[in-house]
Amino acid sequence: MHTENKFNRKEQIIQVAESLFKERGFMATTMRDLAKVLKIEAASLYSHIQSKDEILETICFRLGQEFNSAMDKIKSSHENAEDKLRRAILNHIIILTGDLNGSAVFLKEWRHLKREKLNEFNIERKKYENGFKEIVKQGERENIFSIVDITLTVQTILSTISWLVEWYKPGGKMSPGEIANYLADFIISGLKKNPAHRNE
Amino acid sequence: MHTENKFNRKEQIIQVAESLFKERGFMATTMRDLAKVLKIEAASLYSHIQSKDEILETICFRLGQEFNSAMDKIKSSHENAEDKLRRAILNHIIILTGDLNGSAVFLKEWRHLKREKLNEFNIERKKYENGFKEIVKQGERENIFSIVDITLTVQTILSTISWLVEWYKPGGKMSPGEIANYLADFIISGLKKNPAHRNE
DNA sequence: CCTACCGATCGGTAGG
DNA sequence: CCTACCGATCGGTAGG
Repeated sequence: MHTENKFNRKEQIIQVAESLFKERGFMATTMRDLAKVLKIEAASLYSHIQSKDEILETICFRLGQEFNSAMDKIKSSHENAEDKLRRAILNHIIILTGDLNGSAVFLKEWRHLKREKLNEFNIERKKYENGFKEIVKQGERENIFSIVDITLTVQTILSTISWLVEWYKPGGKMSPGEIANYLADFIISGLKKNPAHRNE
Repeated sequence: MHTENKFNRKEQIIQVAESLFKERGFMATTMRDLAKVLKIEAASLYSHIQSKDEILETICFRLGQEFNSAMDKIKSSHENAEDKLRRAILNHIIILTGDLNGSAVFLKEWRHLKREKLNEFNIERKKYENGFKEIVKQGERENIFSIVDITLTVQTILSTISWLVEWYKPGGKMSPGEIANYLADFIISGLKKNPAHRNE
């Protein structure tokens, strides 16, 4: 109980930072902005965190791990490509809608990481993207997906499922699960071999 | 010929700004960064431009007009929804790949516009989005598209065709036209009524 | 287009 | 967690 205050305070700072970094961007958010929301002085923030950069790193790597650990479970499964892709999309949407602010920072503000951390982060990103790449390749081997260009395909999938972070508001007509299903249908219909076009 | 220098200089500044704003973001780019690339002093920039904000405004509204004037032509045509959508996607990809830096600023940095300009800009953005919305609605009336949620659908289309600005590099295997065709097929297959699922 | 400069604000520290 | 403060850097101006 007695260490809880300090722990919560750091977490609180990160939560507020996620929100402001999403809203205005990392560079446009000052430590004084953060402090104002938390109703303390800017200097007091440094009792709980080391630097502005540290906050960004915490957010980016935390979300990176969330996305990647969900992908790891899919990798080790033995489903077919369509089921894997469906599950990967669902995981992505659930994590994203479950932490909209953090996800927005993960997706948009990572480029402001300092060089060393940026390199580390890019490895995590690539790892996640490769998860999708492997699923798509598996679908090609299983002869259920028709792929023209693997990079274009994977990047298109990622755009489709990521950029709702820009406009999604909780409490709408569709639940995250429903959105995920819609997007999975949308994407899979675009990847499948189309008998009408290919006559087979 | 004698006014050309000044004209070109301003345009040069905007070009460099587009490139740096894309690479680092508007807030992380300083006037001294711009000046360095142009091999002049920061103060000298102000002989050609009024402010940093003015540069951002010029870029955002220029691209906004490009996107919207292409959409206007489609609006006034009498094609069916599928042809219109295909053409809208092609226009979008052509403009985007034709000015990658400007498009990136248009898509990612507009939120740093000052309030009044931001309001103006959001009207242009909404107008462009509504262009896609009307096409999708037309497709519903023509009974060729099956739409669950119009906002989700339109935003998904826009994500799919916009975020290649993040990774597209000219000179790759696929030409902009080929990419546009691929994405149009991808999107339209996701919107079409699927006889396999709906039995009609 | 440059030199010289300015007021404001930034991330962060010292010391309590 | 606060007061007091600092060096650096920002967008921008004056005057040539």
